[in-house]
Amino acid sequence: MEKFYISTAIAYASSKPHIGNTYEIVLADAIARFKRYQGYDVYFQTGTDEHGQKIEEKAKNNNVNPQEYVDNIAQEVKNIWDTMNTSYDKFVRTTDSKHKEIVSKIFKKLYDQGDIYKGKYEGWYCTPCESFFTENQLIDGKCPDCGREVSKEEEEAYFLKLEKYSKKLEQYIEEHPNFIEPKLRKNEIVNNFIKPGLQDLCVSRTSFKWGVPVNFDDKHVVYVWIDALSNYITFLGYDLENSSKEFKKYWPADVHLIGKDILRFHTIYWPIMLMALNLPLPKKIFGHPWLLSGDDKMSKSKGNIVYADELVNLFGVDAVRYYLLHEIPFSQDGTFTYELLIERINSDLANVLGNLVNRTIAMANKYFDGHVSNKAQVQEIDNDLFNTINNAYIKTSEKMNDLRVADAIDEVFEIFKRANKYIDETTPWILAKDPNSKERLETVIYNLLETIRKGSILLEPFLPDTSKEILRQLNTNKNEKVLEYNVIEPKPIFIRIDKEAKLKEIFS
RNA sequence: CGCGGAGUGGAGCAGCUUGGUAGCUCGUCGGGCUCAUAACCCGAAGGUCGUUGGUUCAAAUCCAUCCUCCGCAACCA
Repeated sequence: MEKFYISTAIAYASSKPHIGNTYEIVLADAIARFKRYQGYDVYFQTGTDEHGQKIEEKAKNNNVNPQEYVDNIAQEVKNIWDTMNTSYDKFVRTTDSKHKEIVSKIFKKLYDQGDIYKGKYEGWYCTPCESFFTENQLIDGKCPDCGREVSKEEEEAYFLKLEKYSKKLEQYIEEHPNFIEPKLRKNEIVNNFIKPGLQDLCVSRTSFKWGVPVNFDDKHVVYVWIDALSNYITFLGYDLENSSKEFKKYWPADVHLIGKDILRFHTIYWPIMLMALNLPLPKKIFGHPWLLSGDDKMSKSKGNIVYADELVNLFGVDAVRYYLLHEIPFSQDGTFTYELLIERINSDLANVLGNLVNRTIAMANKYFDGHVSNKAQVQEIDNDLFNTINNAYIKTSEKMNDLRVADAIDEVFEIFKRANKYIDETTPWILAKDPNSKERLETVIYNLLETIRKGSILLEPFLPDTSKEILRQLNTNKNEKVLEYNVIEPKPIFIRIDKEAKLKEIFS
C-alpha cells in the first residue's frame, strides 16, 4: 500500500489558537481523510511547539512554570483539534523527552561535522529589557519595547552554515517546481532570500533557558526553530544511526501544510538541516493563505478574534468545517464573517444537501413505507444523473491532488445539485398518482437513494459527521452498492438559520 | 525604481500559460412545481474585465505606463 505522510505545523503554545489557526488542521484533515479513502496508508501528524522566549515570558506573567503553562495550552489545542473532529494519528509536543534527546543529538552531529560553528552574534542590546534587537527592529534607534537607549553588543552564539547549501537548495527548488506551493510563495522565497545570498543562521540563544540545552555548552539553548522543525522526523522515530521502521516507511513527508507566514523556515532552514543530515527532502511545502476576520488580520489588539469552539457551539462542527474548507481560496486570504457563514449554511448545507436528503427519504417513506429496491425501470433521462456521479469522483480526486480543497467540495456538491434537478425532471409525485408507474417510481427513488449514498461517501473527508448521519438515515453502512433500502424516518440534517435573529443573538 | 501578488455585474471568486461570442456560487427579479427545511427546478436583469497607450484582423487574456490595495524583505515564533 502506498504511504502518504502529511503534517501541519505544530501550533505555538503561547495562546489558544483562533479560527484562522484552526483552518490548517481542518484542511490537513480533509486531505488525510481523502487519501485514506483512496486507499493510501496515511500518517497524519500535528502537535504543539512548546519552547522559546515568548513562552517563558508568558509563563512568568501567569506565575506558573513554563511546563505547567504549555501543558495547559497543549490541552486546549488538542481539545479544539478534537472538537473539529480531526483524524490526526499523532499529537506531538516538543517538550517530550525523547524529542529533546534527538534534537540534542542532531545539534551535536551538525556541530561535529562543521555545519554548525561557534561565532559571535552582534546586535543592539537593551540592558533593562535584557534583549537583543536587530538594526531594523529598533524604533528611532531605541529599544522597541521600552524606548530606552540600546548599545551595540556581541555575544557568543552558534551558527548554522546556510551559505554552504545555498546553491544546492536553489537548484533543488528549480528542479522541483512543485516543492513550494502556491507558486507565488516560491517566488518570494527565491527572490527575497536565496538569490540575494543566505546569511548563516544563529541557532542558539543565551538570553533565556526554556528550550533544549546545547549538551556540550550549557549556557546555550537550541534555537526553537531547529527544535520545532525537527518534530517532523523525531516523532517518527528518527535517530542518527538507528531510525525506526516507521521513519523509514513514512519519511520523506508528502506534504508539510503550513501557514504562509512560516514559509521561510520550512523552505530554507528545514531543507538545509535535512541536507546536512543527509536525509531526503519533503515532497511538498504548501503555504496556505490566512483567514481574515472581516477585512483585518485577526489579532488580540484589534479584538476581532473568533475561536473555533465558539463557532461550533453556535453552528455545529460540520458547518464550521464546511466554511473553512469551502470559503478560503487557494492562494489568497479568505474572509470570515458571521453573515457569510450563515449564508453558506442556508444555501449549501440546508437547502441543497439537507433538503435533498429530507425530501428523498420522505418520499421513500410516503410511497413505499421506507422499503425501496431496484426495479431497474431505467430511462434515458437517468443517464445524466449517473454520469454526474461518476464524474464527481474523478473531478474531486483531481482537485484534491492539487490540494484545491475548496474546489473539490464543489465537485462533491455537483452530485447533490444534480439530484435535486432529477427530482424535478422525474416528478415522482405525478408518477405516484398512476398505478402503472409504480415500478418506475420505485426506480426513481432508488436512483436517488443510491445517488445520496454515493455522494455522502465522497463527502466524508470533508464533513464526516454529516456523512455518517446521512448513511444512518438511509439505514445502510457504506461502501458497496445497496440492493434494497429500508430507510428510517427523515430528520433534518441542517436547519435553516434566521440570519437577522441569529446575528442579534450573537452580538447582544 | 527592493521582490512578488491582486484590481472582472450587488458580494465572493474562476478565466489570463496556449489571444477569438465574459463564466461559477450567493443575492435580486419573474415563472414553474408541491415530495421537501418559504426549500427545489426553469428563466431574466445586471459587467466599457482598475487607468492610459501599444501590438494584432481580433485583448480580460500579450507589451508598456500610471493609480489603488495586499504579501514578503532574515535571526519573536
